Amino acid sequence: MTDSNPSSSRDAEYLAKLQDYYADWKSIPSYAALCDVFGIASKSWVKAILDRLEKAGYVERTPDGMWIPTRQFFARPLSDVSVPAGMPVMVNDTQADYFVIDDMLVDAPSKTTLIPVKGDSMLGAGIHDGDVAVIEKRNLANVGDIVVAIVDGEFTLKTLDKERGKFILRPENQAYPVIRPEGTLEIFGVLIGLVRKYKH
Amino acid sequence: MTDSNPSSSRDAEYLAKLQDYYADWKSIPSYAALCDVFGIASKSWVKAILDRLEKAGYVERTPDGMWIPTRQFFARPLSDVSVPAGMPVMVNDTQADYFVIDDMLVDAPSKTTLIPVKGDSMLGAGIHDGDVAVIEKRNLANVGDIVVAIVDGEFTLKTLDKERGKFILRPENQAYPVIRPEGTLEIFGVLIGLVRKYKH
DNA sequence: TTGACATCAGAACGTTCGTTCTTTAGGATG
DNA sequence: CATCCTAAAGAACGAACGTTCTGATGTCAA
Repeated sequence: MTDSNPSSSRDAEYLAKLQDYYADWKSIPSYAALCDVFGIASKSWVKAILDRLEKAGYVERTPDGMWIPTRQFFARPLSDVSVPAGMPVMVNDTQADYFVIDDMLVDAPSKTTLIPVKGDSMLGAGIHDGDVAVIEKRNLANVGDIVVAIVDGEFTLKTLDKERGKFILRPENQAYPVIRPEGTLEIFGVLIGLVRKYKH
Repeated sequence: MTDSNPSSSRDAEYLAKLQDYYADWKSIPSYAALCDVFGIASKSWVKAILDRLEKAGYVERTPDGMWIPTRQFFARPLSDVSVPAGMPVMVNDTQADYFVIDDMLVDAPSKTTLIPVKGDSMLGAGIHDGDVAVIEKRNLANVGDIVVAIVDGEFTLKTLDKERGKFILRPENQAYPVIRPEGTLEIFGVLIGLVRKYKH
């Protein structure tokens, strides 16, 4: 077999069935259950198929040996996109499954929270009023990070900076003053993502 | 406690650990492996926890008995405490709502695609190089919409405008020229959302 | 002080799982 | 017409798995 062949011969069919099953159940079941899914009767052949799909990059395994889909598993053929030839940026790995955006932005779900942005003091960083900030909660940050800090018991989103050995909070808009906290600066979390919704 | 209580006492902790594990591996492993994840030593107690999380609506089971996450599993808190960028606002008691980012941004999954933004021609609209544009595919748009248009076989993201009865594409950056297409203007889709990821 | 309850640990057990090996059927090749 | 290759079937086996029971704590209220 040609090693890097994405899906030779009948495997494409099995991949499609697996994708459909996954869309329903968000998991890859046991070999025995996959026999039903694939419409075959032999576990060993199911394993052979999965091994080939792994080689082709559609699935992989956890350390526990459980099968999980890769990013490529969710990639859609762009045949349904009617576009002329010669596009600069490919639309290749777009529109994965239903949870990709969350996936993309969130590393540690339990520490992540969403906070709507009010005001325009971070306009220079492309953060607008009404945007939603994706915040990872932790109390340490580096200079240059955009952080949610607690100043006088109030939340505020600013760039963390250092001035003469002391931490300061810098807005990205000249109309606003730099905040120089007295005493300690309490950091609620760090900006790890931004989401904006356009209304129509 | 009260049966419909989303996560009583310590179960919230276990849910958090499970969410973090799932973010890494996209699967819920066996009870034995979950012992490590939860930091406990008893499979039976793991099962008890999962049973409670099922009752609370965070996980469910396939017909094969495999645990899978529900929609609620992916939801994250959206604070109603807006982060002020400008005048700080007091932190009242934070009654958090729950949100899935994809749900928020995507109305029609089959018509929606994600396209990375290249260049800074839309900087004035707060759209930076490297941002990901959420595009709803359709070939009609209104004046004022930000659209992905196909000009000379290339994708380009610009504001749709009208000038002397003809459609034009306006960049949001004075360093770039207005595009005045000859003949028809082909629209690929309309910008309905924007996603940005900050690297650390 | 007692008992209820929540939180876990540990063992026992039958079932299922993944893996490997052997065998079979049919089409292609030569 | 022999033989290779692909596409499976099927059996065999130890390890892993889910489930259920029984106990051991610790906490709190009565």
